[in-house]
Amino acid sequence: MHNIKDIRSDISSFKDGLKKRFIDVDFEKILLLDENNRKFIQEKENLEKEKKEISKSKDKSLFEKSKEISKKIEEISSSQSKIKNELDNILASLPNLPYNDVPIGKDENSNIEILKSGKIPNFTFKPKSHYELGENLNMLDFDLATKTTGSRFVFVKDKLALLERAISNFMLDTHINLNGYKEISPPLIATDSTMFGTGQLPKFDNDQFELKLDDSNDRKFLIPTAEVILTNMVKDQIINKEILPIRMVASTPCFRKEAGSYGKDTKGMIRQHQFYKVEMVSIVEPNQCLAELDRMTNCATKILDLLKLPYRKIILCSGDMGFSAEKTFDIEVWLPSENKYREISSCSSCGSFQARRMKARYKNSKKETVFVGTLNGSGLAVGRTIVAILENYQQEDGSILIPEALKPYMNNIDKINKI
RNA sequence: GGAGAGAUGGCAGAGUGGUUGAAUGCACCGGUCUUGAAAACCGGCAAAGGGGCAACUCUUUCCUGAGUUCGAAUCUCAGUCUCUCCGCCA
Repeated sequence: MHNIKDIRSDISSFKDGLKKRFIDVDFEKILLLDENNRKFIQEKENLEKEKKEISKSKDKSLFEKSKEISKKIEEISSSQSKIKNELDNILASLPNLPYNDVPIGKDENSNIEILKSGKIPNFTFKPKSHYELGENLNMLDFDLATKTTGSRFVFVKDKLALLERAISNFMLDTHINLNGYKEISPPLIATDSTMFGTGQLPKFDNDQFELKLDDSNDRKFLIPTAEVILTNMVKDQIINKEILPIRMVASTPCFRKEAGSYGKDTKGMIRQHQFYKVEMVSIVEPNQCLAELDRMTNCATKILDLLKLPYRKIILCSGDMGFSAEKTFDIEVWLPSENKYREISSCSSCGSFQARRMKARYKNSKKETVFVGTLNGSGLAVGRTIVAILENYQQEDGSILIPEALKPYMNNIDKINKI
């Protein structure tokens, strides 16, 4: 969420920034609402002051007048809050501004590759897709999931279930022991205000699984990513500078409706309603955001290095970035069956954008209370890592070699064979 | 699910209708003292929003939302959350 004061004082950079995202914003309207809002506030405050003085004086002859003032205040207040609401609604739906080194472009075609790493495997046979491999092993069952649950779910069985667990533990251990993240096992359900904090609401209501509850005024949602719940751990707080940076990691299931992606990746486990993801979140001083983004991205690629999976790193262009991000690196892993790279991690700096929504602040060295910076990144998506391992480590007979780094987590087996 | 207690500033904790934005303690910051530090002493220290070039000033805020009153942290109602006891169950 942007600060209306900042918009007021530097409207051109907001115009430019949002233009880069190809979003049409009625700034005239924003300024008008802001102006009226402030006008009403002033009127209201004058009356409040008058009223306060009467009540202090305890002069009974003025009590009637005070009642009248109260009525007026009420009228002005309701006009003011209407306008404030309208203004807030507009502001809440504006995405973050792209950082100045983010390439300009409308969609993924303008993303820029930054580096390539790892060796693309050379198969002497036609590599199979992960779902063919998994089904042939009898360890992935999509049809069964459709029967019990619906489309875009899967049963993972036997050694592949073990692989899923192994990947998750391996990634967690690496981030905890090597990369300095603290492990968290968070709730998988978040309230609407939590979802607002990280930017899922109000705009992306449709992408979320909402729980149906008959009591409680809060709306509750299954988390679409651990980012939501981890980042909100600092919500409504003024935290100590000394505890920054905070680095947290969690492995959680994620739930997404994937509305609007009908027909996309309908086969296999690339795009599921439920998947495991290891998520990193950093809370930092805002001027550290970009350095932390590089650090976090390196933590993610480290996993792929250790798993010896070929990947590339790209920077997302302005139009392809998520709502809250000011700068995003995607990491894409090589998938032999598709003969291309597919996203396996996305690391974003959100600057103070989420912090403002969450009211997450700290005292800086000048003793000012300012908003923190927040970052999040996958490290990595577990489901897609299974896909990548199946496809890159497949053998001609349909068996799967286990990457060296995972063996300790897989009871030291070398290979997954059909049973 | 039944019964009770509670929610106040970074933390702890007073305050039950009238200059209370809120005692006190801790933490934190500045100063005196000291070779330096500690201790002691003195002073400062909430947030959000509005106005002002600024010094500064005004308004709001004691879980949330309604209500009573000229006036609410304090009274009433509803809600949320926390704690204790009992019951039930992973």
